[in-house]
Amino acid sequence: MPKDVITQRSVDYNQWYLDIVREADLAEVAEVVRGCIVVKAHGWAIWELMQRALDDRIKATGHSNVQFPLLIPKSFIMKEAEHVEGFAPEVAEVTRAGGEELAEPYVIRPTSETIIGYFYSKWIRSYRDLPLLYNQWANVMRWEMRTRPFLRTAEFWWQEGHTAHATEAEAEEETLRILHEVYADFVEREMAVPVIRGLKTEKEKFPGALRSYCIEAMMQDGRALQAGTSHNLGQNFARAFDITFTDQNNTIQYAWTTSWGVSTRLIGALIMTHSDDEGLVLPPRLAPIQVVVVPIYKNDEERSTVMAAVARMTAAWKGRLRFKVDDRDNYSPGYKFNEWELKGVPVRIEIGPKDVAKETVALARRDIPGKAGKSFVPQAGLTERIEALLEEMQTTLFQRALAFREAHTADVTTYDELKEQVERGFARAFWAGDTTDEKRIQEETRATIRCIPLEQPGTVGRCIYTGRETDRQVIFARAY
RNA sequence: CGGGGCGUGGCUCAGCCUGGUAGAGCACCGCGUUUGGGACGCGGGGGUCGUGGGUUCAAAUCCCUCCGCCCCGACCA
Repeated sequence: MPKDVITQRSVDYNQWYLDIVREADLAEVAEVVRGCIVVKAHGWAIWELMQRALDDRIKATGHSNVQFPLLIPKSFIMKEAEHVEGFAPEVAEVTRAGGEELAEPYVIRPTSETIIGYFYSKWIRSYRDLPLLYNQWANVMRWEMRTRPFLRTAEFWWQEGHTAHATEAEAEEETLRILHEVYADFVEREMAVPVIRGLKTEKEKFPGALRSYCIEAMMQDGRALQAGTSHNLGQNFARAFDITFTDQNNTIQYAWTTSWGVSTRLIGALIMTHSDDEGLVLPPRLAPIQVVVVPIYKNDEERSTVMAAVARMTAAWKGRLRFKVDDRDNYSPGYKFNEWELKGVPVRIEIGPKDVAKETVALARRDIPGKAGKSFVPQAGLTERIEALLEEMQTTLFQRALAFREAHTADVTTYDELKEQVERGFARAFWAGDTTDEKRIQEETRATIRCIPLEQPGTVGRCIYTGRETDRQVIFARAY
């Protein structure tokens, strides 16, 4: 039995999450910098794989990467009314530099719409300059009151896309393209996390946006996690930063802008969707190590026999699988099994003298923990077998998460049912209320409207709160 | 930011109530035996007790400040 290093999910879900982050060596709270974390090697390796898959999609949809300054003049943040209200309380300021008080303080970017808006106004003159399709990979800082590794940290890493368009329709098209082709596609195919695509309500939208779209995922405790957002900013930021262009009719127009982002919070989503009481579980596509080999031997003679077999076996893997041979002498095989399970390596190959003699290996799959997921298979055809298994695991993890979400989602028709359902998962309900109603529900149930799903039933029902007839359904849930 | 809990070797914690100069297990280092689900024996190193101040002959222990962490709220990617 593994040592008791991870709190069981059923005992304390939040403690379980923190235990996974620690034991899988993903990150550590940076106790000398409030609310910040150190992303450790294994955690960052996962993020790099995420970045690559996202960046490919961002480029494939026509965007280029750029890099803007970390610091933003404080006055910039103050220019868009809703934006100020939304972000002013949580920005960190730089007031001194070079040993002197600054004439105007800078803020450390909480997001970059404002400074990017300033430059876009310089760069855009004509409709021929549009669309402008840029993205940046950056760290940002928001002085959050309560932090949790990956889910909410003062400093976090993300990508933020910022585009400008000639028409409202083009901006809307861009906002939705990102939602579907970049975010939902990435999260479902690479992370194996099913999402609900939807529109945010007025209460929940991005400060300064016309409309915010999002993808929402369900964690294993039934709570919702916003996994990505894509905003149609309308002409709000264009007006604040004077982003104008001359159109075909020689008329000056404000541009239509968008912004969209996903962050290292996705690592938290990954953990809370797939992992179990034995440790981290990673979808094969995002596993820094997909296969680990644990050689087993009792003496030097056995060692050389086994290691020779390992070398023959892994020669075929180069360029096909991300693998590691754990040949450390100072740990027992049992120790290694547990360590790689904690770190979420999808496939483990064990090979000892008996296997060499029989031309077999022991193969263990992480999505089925313990002995149940272990089998003895021939060395012949092993590479293909592993590749097929990784594909299968990727699908299994997605299907499992989808089944979980479906089992924890229910249509509710009364307010009492809603209260009960948000304790265990998503509540789907007809909705015709306003922001005031929404706030009241949040106070009473701690649940919020996560989104208005893009996919609607096309039927009519009575609003869960106001009783008015409506054709609009929403998802209520408690959120991270 | 409001309410609650807590900071003692790397980690988990005991000691604090009732002041008298710091311990355990795990981890680490050395040697030997081990190795198919977290091995064992012997020996060894490591802590100005979160920070700053106060009370006292004497503070891990009592009082105050600040910092940080965890839980529950409000806010949020």
